[in-house]
Amino acid sequence: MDMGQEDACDTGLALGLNYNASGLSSDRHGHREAVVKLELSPSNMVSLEPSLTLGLPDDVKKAKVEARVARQSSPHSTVSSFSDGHPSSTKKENSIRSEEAEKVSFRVSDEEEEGSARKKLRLTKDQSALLEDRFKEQSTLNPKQKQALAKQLNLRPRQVEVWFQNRRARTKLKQTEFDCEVLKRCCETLSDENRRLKKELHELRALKSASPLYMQFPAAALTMCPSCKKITAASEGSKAGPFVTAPKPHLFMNSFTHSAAC
DNA sequence: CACAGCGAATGTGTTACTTCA
DNA sequence: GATGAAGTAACACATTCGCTG
Repeated sequence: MDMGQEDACDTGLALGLNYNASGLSSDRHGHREAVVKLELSPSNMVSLEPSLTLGLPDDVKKAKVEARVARQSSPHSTVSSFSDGHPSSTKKENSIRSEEAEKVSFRVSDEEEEGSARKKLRLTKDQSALLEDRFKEQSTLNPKQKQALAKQLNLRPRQVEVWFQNRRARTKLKQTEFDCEVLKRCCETLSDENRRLKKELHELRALKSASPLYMQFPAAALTMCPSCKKITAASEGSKAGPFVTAPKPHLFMNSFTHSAAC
């Protein structure tokens, strides 16, 4: 089960678009996060929850900090320097690690090593399950945790690291797709609302031109009941009763019920 | 057998931090 | 002590490619 999606479902999405200046935010390590929030009035969003945020959850950030701290505390420890087919590592180192990995990994292809041939490891169900469990707990690992988990799984730390990286990427992708759907629905809702308001405006203009009496009240003095769409003179409402001039019955029917404005 | 999708692995770019001259 | 270059580690992101249904 995808954690990001779970979060979104559990906490509810606050609809609100809050895009910072650059569209990106950085954590203390300079890693960028897209932050997208969309804010809508509650009346628009009956079925949609408000607050969409694309970004790392706090526990991830915490884990990142911990990992950084751990590395800082021992920048050249055996753990951190162990790592793992890193891009900055030399190819020689990588090939050595690959050879070591061949011994460690319990599922090694039987085919002839072609030098550049990439071995394809398929994680077992147990391995995947354990990795998933750990990912649910925290989506990033510090070097010690990575090392321990790799040992537990009989994998190379690099493989654990890669798995977590790919897992984070998949989570983010799913979350992005989910957010996209929410935003689409949000857009549709707003479009509907916009159409409705335009229509209402059109009707009110028609009403205004058709009925001079309507002009007796300044616009600010008129309020409309949101439920029955009836327009009243708000300040005088209780005394003078509803102000009704309506060639459009659907707008002004039932003038003594519903909201306080009526 | 071809093919699409999945996912493990790799490559690249960026940032933070440390070391050293 | 301040400073800048070099090295290292971690990450996100894009991509490759082997495997599987």
